[in-house]
Amino acid sequence: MATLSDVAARAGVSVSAVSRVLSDAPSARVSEDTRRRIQDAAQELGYRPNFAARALKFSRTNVVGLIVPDLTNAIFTELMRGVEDEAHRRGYMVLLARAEGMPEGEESIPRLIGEGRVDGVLVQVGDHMRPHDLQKLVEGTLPVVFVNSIHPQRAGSVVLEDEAGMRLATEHLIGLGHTRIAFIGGLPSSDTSERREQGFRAAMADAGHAVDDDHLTRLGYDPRSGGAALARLAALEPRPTAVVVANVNAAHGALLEARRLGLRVPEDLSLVAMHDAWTAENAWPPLTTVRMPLYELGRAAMAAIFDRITSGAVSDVTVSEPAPVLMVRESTSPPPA
Amino acid sequence: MATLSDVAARAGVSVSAVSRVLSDAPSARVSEDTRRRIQDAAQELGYRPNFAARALKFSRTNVVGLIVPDLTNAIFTELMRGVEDEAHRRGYMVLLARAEGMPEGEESIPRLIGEGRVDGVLVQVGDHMRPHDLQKLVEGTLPVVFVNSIHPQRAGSVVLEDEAGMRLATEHLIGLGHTRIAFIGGLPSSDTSERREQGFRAAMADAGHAVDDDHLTRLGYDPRSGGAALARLAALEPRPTAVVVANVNAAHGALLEARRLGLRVPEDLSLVAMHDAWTAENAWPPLTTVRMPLYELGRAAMAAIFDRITSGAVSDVTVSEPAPVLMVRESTSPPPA
DNA sequence: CTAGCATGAGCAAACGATTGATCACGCAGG
DNA sequence: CCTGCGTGATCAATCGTTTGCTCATGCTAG
Repeated sequence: MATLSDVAARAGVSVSAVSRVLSDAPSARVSEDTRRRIQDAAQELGYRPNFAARALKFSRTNVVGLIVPDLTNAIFTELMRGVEDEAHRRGYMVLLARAEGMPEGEESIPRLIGEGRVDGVLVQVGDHMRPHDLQKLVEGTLPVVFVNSIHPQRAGSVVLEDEAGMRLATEHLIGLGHTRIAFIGGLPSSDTSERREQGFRAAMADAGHAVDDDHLTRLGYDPRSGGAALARLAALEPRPTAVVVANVNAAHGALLEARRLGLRVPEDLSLVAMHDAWTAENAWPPLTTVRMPLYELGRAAMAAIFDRITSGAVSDVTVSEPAPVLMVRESTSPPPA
Repeated sequence: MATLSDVAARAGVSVSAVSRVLSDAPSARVSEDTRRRIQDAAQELGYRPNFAARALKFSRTNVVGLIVPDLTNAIFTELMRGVEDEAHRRGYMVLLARAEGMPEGEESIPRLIGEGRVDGVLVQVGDHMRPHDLQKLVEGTLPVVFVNSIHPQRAGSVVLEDEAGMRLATEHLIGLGHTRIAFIGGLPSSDTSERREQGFRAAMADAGHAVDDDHLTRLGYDPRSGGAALARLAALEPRPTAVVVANVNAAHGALLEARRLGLRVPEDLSLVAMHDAWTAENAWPPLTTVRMPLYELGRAAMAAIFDRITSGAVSDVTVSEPAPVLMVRESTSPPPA
């Protein structure tokens, strides 16, 4: 790789002259002739500034870390796309770190944040993220933005309109004539879970339908938990005729469990889920969902961490554009007679 | 962030002593007492070596780039997991770059490889990767390993047993009694496509079944192309009773198209696909697939690029462990009478 | 009594880029 | 003849680590 001094040698000038010309420094008092010789030399050598040297000089890497609980999560890919696009637009690159599946003694997060590899971190908190690592993140001096969860301390956050989304899902079922509607939520510790539950409750209250405590489960967003939640709900007497699932992954588990129990969807049980991953349309039956602006969430997150890095501004953003959209497919229908 | 000189000041010694002690240099002639003072100081300050400084000194970043065509591809996540795990084991981090969707004038790949950000690159060639960028990659001096495609020039590669996998899928259909079996392949330019087609042909030849040219399509691995391919096959007279799909994503598209055409799967048409993404079990009906060792492919790719970086060894590896496994679900059955 | 050596530690250059300070030179004004 | 100044370029320090070399000290052997 060509360095500044290679270019300088070829152009017959000093390193500093080259640096000033190539970075368009206003303090560059350079003759037209010299300027052209430098530019030609740089061109011919294919000069590109060394990343490490710049990072060392400026204490700035133009890289942000993205910490996600689980790569196989379908909603993550949309988020990631948004982050990537916005990062690219701002001259940043994304260093991916997975929080899941790391052996206990491992230290991938300290390595990420402690060695000056990144200028900031985007964190999507998963159910299984170690509080220890989280603590380290928030305590440190590194800019952090939480995606889809609000952290009490001094970190910024970017969230979706969870409540509005769940309200939309619930109103769809109510509109179909359901009254005994159950809810499959995330773990109580997750704060999206709380907001989503509130959306559900609000819609039910507006319609004048009671919400039985038995009808609320809070087992988690993953397929396995969704299955367990559905099993619990299916055992109730009388059985709910519809279920609002707070996450599409959990909905897949619920669907599987329903099939196992011999419940037909949607004839015996309607199912509507939050987040429109592409897996939803390939489900059996295709899932009715509420599409949330995950791509825009990713972009907003990257924009927020950028602001945080460059100006220190801490902000809590709610991404409301585009608004949640109901994607009606085949997992919902009017209740059985 | 604490630096070496912070630690040195606190321990009352020189920077070099600290460096030698903390990096366990054999040339460190240091008294027991000094050693302990240094270690304590480092501990208390939470010292971590600065990434940029090391990278500058060694011309080594311990980061590899991973270039993928499309993040939303379900099989990519398994691959990525493998890459990540192996990278982590070897003290590497992964910088993700998406090749898809970049505006024409953009230069994310040159930025990745030209500025010394990464020690090597893993490339999964997609159908829409710009040959221009590819060329740059191969021409450069940076270690490159191609994943799932063999490049004629001096780059290494890591591939799966595509032929064996397709053979397994085809034999499953043959075992069920099918004889008019069609094939939905990738673009002719992709070299996995060729290997997979050969596996299909070999299995058909072994069983003594003819392969009509009409029964071979090569439209691509994505859902849309899979749908188009199925539409073409469904119009044939007599219609094939089963289809081997060279990629699970294409199979989803084919499934959708079959439904649209009023063909029942598997009653009217059996479908078996390569790659067991988790989307397969959530399809309608759940797809019979051949599970390939994608996670291990990712690990092997990372191992190969590591060897390439550290020893310069160029190797072409075929990942055959674990062997392809047939996952029988509900998209295949004996042919209609 | 001094040369020789082992021990423990610091000095300084290097990696590549940036940038404030400095220098050489030609020329005009006093 | 000397001072002052504008122009065009270079010098040198800096970021944090690493590492070959040097240095000071104390001890032993001749």
